[in-house]
Amino acid sequence: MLFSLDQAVTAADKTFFQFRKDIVEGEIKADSKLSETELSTKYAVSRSVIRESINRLESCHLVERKANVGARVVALTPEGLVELYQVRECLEGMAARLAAKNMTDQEIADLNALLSTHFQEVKDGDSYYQEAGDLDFHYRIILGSKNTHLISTLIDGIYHLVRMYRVQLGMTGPRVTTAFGEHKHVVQAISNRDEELAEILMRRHISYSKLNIEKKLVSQL
Amino acid sequence: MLFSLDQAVTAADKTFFQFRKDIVEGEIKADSKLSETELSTKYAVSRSVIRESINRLESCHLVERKANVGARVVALTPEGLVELYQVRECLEGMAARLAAKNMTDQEIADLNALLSTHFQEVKDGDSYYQEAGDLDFHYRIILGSKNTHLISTLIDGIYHLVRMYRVQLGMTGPRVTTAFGEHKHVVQAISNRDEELAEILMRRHISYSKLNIEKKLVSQL
DNA sequence: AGAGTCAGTTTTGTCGACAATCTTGCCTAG
DNA sequence: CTAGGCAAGATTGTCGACAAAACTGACTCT
Repeated sequence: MLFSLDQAVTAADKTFFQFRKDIVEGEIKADSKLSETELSTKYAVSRSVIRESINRLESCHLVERKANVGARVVALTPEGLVELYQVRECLEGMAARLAAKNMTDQEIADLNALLSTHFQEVKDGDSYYQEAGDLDFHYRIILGSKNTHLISTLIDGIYHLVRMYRVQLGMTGPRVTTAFGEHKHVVQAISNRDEELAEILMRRHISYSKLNIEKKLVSQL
Repeated sequence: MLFSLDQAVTAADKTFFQFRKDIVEGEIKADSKLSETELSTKYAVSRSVIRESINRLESCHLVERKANVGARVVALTPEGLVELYQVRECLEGMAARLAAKNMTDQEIADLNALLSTHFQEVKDGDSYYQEAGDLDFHYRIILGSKNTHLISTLIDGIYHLVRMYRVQLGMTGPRVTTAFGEHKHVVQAISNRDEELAEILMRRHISYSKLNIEKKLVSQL
């Protein structure tokens, strides 16, 4: 859905993308109710388009809908985070293993180049790394798995929710440097075509990441 | 979406369920184009309802849609099957592990009872087991994981596609007895709360199952 | 003859109106 | 005073019409 580039973009698509962004980044608050008419004026489209967007967001697990009652944005809870990261650890671990097997040499070279760029940014204290860099790293490995089901489940289904937790809890701090080291080791394993190690390291990386977010989340409640 | 029971059922829901059934069971052929107007007369609802159904089916990976062009039912291919089962093995393996941890004693007792029923059916040569029984077994373990993300990904997202491959390739034969034995061992591991073994046995069971379907599929091409 | 173009047809995308359902707050009965 | 029900208002569900885009096939020009 998202990772195919060559197709037309309808108004519904644009609304959906903006809508999703607004939810992920907290412009529309977590756990708030979504009024179709209200949203249709906000985004200047008809209710049909809004309804379609809400349906798509439901598929992403970003909103929950009840028939004849309405939809609301999901709430961010410790339980939800744990469940999400359990699935993520499993799937991205598999992605790393498949990437070690299926990425082309060129793609691996690009991945290493990306890592060098990030290294420079970390050294320069450019915190931009945290968001875009981390995302890009995971994206490339997910795509490198070459498994379309896996790709779609992660990118269309799980990733935006992960980002929602991260953005809304304001992830920053010393984790950046640690995470970079973990990325480096994963890429090394992939470069060596060591499938098993790539999976283990990726799972560990995500597990650490979970602990970090969990700490923030619990401290906020 | 599917596993919550207490909510109203709209016309769109009913259409979606029937529509999905028709695709999974081959009433609507794999890889065929879907005309919205045609379907709206077939199911006696407006195009809006059909469009919503198609969107939901796209989320299930049962149809693919291109903007301004239309939707078509997915094709059944060996590559698609392999990709699907890779993900399934990973996720259901995790489900078995979580089920060994999270199912209540009562739920485990029910699962054992279910197995006894199946044993009787297998012994009586009742081939009904193949579909409903196998499905029920996997459903209970998935639900037993108590992880809502995992449950929704598997049941709303993957399971119907698995069933589509199975139904349309006409799974029958001696595999039934073997599969029953595998089920028994998985349940034993869950009963013993042996998380690691439960995962391993479930993964192996699914892997065998894949080989069996793959054989059929390749022989048909 | 083949490639490109253009108009007609068909199909999808978007919209606003109407119908069905739920929610809210008042009123009445016990 | 509380519980239940009823009516008014608001929200969601469904529909058919219109707009926009893609496909089809005939026609022209090289």
